[in-house]
Amino acid sequence: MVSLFMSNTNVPNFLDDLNKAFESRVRLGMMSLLVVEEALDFARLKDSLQLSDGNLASHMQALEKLGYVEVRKQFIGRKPNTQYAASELGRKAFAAHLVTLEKLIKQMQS
Amino acid sequence: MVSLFMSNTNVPNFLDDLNKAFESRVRLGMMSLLVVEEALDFARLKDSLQLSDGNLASHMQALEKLGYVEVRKQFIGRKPNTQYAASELGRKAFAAHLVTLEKLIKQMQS
DNA sequence: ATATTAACTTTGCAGCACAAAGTACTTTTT
DNA sequence: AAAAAGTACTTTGTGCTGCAAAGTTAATAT
Repeated sequence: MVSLFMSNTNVPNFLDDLNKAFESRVRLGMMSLLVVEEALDFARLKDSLQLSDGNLASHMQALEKLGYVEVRKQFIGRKPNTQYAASELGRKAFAAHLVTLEKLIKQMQS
Repeated sequence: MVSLFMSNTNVPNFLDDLNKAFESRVRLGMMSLLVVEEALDFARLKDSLQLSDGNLASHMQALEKLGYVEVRKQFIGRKPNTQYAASELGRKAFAAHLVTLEKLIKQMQS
């Protein structure tokens, strides 16, 4: 029989607050770059994160679908160029994720 | 053509230092509990982390195989009881993972 | 006309996560 | 003595994820 009123453990209940979108090393890296850099294009991200074209595209799509990233397509000179930027929602979600991680780390240290 | 001598970006090269073993929310939770609590049994972990028997067993096996967790089987009264504890290796690996996360967070804040 | 660049999409596969059911052994209940 | 329940798994099956490699589209340069 378990208590109905409180958890029987005082431990990491904020694990649930970690954002599944940022569990992937790749998407964590993408957001880390995007929240700092304001905007980055396909080639730069691919190079920075050492990703194949397809892998970059699909992970980025996941972030787009969540509304965490916005895409701008333009031409530079006459070449197509795709820019990715973190949305406000994305910045907030990512910040919240980092806060949760911080809590976890703090709890570990105490 | 890319430089042979240095990365063309000053960004999150320490993403590679994140430990794949702790990317899973479940294993992150397990280690968070085990480094604090010194030893926990099957039932307690299952309850704390809200896992099915099989899920707990298999994630724990993954940590065992890496040498991050040690298992002690005993009887309490006459009932079988399995205790899990973080090994020194596990503690160090987990600490290193948290340090890397901290670096990432710090870099985000600056 | 051919090759290159940019940014994908598609395909295919291997690995992972998870629930549910099955197993072996013991203890408790009836 | 028989049935039910507990402990700690293992097995099975299914669906999702991550990834590389190859194919695609459309423009541009040679």
